[in-house]
Amino acid sequence: MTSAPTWPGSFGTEPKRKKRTLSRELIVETALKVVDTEGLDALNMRRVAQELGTGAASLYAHVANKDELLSLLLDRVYADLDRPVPDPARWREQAKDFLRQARDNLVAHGDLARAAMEQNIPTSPAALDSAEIMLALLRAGGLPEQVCAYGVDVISLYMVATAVEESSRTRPGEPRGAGSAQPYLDGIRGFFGSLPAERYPLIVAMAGPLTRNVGDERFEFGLDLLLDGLVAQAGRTFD
Amino acid sequence: MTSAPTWPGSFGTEPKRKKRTLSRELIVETALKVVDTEGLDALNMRRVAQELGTGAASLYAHVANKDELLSLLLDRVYADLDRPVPDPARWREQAKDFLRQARDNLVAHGDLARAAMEQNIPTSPAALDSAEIMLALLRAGGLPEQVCAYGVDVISLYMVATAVEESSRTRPGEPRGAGSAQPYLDGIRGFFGSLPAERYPLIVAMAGPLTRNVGDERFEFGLDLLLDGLVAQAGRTFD
DNA sequence: TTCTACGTACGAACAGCGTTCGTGTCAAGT
DNA sequence: ACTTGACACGAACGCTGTTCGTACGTAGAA
Repeated sequence: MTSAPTWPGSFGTEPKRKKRTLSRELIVETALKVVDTEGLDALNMRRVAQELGTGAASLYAHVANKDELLSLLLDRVYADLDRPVPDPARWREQAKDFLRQARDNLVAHGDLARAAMEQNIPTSPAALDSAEIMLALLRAGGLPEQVCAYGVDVISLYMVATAVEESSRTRPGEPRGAGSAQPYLDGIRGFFGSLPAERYPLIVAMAGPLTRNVGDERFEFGLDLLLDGLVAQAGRTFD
Repeated sequence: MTSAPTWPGSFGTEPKRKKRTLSRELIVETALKVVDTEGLDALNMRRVAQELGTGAASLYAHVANKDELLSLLLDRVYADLDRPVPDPARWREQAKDFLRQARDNLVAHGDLARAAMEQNIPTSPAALDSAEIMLALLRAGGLPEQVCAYGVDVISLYMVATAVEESSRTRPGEPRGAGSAQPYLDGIRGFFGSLPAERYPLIVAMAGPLTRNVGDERFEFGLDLLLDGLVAQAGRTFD
């Protein structure tokens, strides 16, 4: 076996210009690109480093570890949100708009939402901004302090979970337009429909409604459910 | 350096009796014990095998892979739930009781709930049983079909997420009694309180209510919120 | 009874991961 | 010109899930 001829040096037109401009922002931006195009599972330190034409060890000068990198990614996504000025007359629509926007921003970056799920309490600046504005909107609705405090948790959780569910329906590479999740949902409907009806009568009978996916109807349903439920708790007393 | 004398054979009283009785159930039971005592992160194939006095490769004759093992663990936990006979007069309390029970069973096994979070749609027999009974309870409440279908998703998600939050408050080894999560919550309250008030006025001012943890009040609040919200959607129409 | 076949057991190894170590290298300060 | 210090980075460590090849032990066939 003869090995092909190689030349370890440069031929002059090499694009291997040493990028001495490695920075936190550049790393975050590159990592986000990897998540967008290949999904969260494909995101690892070596992959990001390779995209930057360097080694994995180089990243650790700017980022403590992978967890911090994920936090930075999420913070960047949350930072892109437009935060409204709370208006007591329109607080419900403002809250729904904000949550829609937050979900869309998450879903726009592959299955990054899965990482958001792990961070149950907000600690990054932009995540705290989001919690702050949600609190402000609920308070603008005249809800009691404790109801707002409990409520913001439930609502944020629902938003993130919906984003996870949404993003899990399409493979990282594929387009994410309207109806792109249909094959996935059809598969689940088929599964539900094929179950033994004597043990799961309702699941089998309701396979259609259970897998219904008409635009954002499902998400909107949840938002209304949560906000109505929240208003219903307004009279609740806490010792 | 001299090595200590060893004898590769058996001295007769060895407890090394070859457990040729390796089985799926035994593996699941052992894995559950590992999760209970050391947490989900400590659960790996080698650890389970070691507990059984064998090698990791031996497990793959009974379990396809780690994902399947996790599914089996969850199914076992869901299988322990008592499912009520739906009574239209008491459906709300029945639903709340069932969800309380489900959450408690999850929390009783360390942070296993984190694994439940990944499985957004039920596929295992016992998980399907739970979905079936929840559907039955909501229908017993006279709610429209589509409201039940959407609602069971939101409610199940909340139950699991609450279990994750709850279990994340105590380390795997420590006891999980009342008030055991206090140091954790005190830490968060301190963090919220230390934030810049000019940027996060509401979070700082509401640090107390945001981290309030009086018994199951938080979970009960969410249950009532969801059920009230669901009832409020009863009149909703779907094209 | 003897031979054969097949499911089970399992040490060794592979590829991938996050992370650390030690060394190299460049640019600015003295 | 020399020193210094921050950044770059190949190599390696320990861990993971999983597969391979082989050995074993029992059950059925001859």
